[in-house]
Amino acid sequence: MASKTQRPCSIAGTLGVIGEKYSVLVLREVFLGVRRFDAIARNVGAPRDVLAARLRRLVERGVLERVLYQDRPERYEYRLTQAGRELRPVLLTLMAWGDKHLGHEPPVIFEHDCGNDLLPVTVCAHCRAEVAEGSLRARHADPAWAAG
Amino acid sequence: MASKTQRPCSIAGTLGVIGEKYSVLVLREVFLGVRRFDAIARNVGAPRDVLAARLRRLVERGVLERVLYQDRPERYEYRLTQAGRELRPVLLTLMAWGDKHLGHEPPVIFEHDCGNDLLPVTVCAHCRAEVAEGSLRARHADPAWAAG
DNA sequence: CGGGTGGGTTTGAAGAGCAAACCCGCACCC
DNA sequence: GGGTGCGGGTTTGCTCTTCAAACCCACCCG
Repeated sequence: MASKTQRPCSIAGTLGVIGEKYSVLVLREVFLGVRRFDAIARNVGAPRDVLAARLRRLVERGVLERVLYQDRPERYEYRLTQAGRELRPVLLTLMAWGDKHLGHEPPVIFEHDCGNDLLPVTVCAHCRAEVAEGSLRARHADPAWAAG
Repeated sequence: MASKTQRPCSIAGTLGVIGEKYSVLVLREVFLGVRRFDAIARNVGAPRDVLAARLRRLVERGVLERVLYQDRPERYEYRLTQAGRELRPVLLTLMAWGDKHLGHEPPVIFEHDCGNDLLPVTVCAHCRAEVAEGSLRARHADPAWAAG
């Protein structure tokens, strides 16, 4: 978290929740159904103390929840909240860019219910057109930041 | 970059390019038309040395390019490459999640050419349906990672 | 009893981030 | 020609994170 003045922005806000190193990879695992500490640690390759801190933060911020899955000894697993589930488009767009630009074969492919391999595109909810290059104009709540 | 074994993944790959602190905010500024070092530094609130490192990396990795805009003294500005422009959906989905879940009014609203305020949604390119909850099945190139 | 598993916390060294100061070439102004 | 200011960084010295490895605890298995 930067303490200096910066442009007020929902991108920065979202990154305040999921922007630390490993957080997005943790979410990827939970989306794939991996919910336990050790398995997540193995799959993302994070140091255990850092992973513990990330999980705490993601729970605090309402993206994951800790769910008891056994007593004696008490063991918890991590699940997506509704807000967490709504991060799916973020992961999909990150994956799509990587698949296209990193110069390797996609390590994971998602088949969509429609029968095709998923290729996610981001469209305007109103007109359903893909958001093209010059098609947006920004309106700033605080005009002081309009030009930069 | 973690050096330990981890799931091969395009999300991780993309984060290797834009996942360090401030990188996405730098891209936000360039998308908004802010291209010069000082202005970017002001708007993202990053220390100047860190910003210099981030810009170097983003140029190296082909997301930005340094363009001479005056000689005497030589001055460069930073512009998106084609690969960089294709990160727009990543920024839009991050913004959309923040607008919905951070509990404040959106600081920036984009008007789309269709006349409405942009609400980005991520759909399957083939069937144009929004990617819903149980609608995907993962297929792993390396089956060792299939279950986690 | 000894070993293994799950889910962490502790420790000490190494690395990254930080604010502030500095530098350089130039333009402007008097 | 001397001072001021700007753009675009780099250097400095300190602090905060991250890291790998070790440790801990409760329990189960044989």
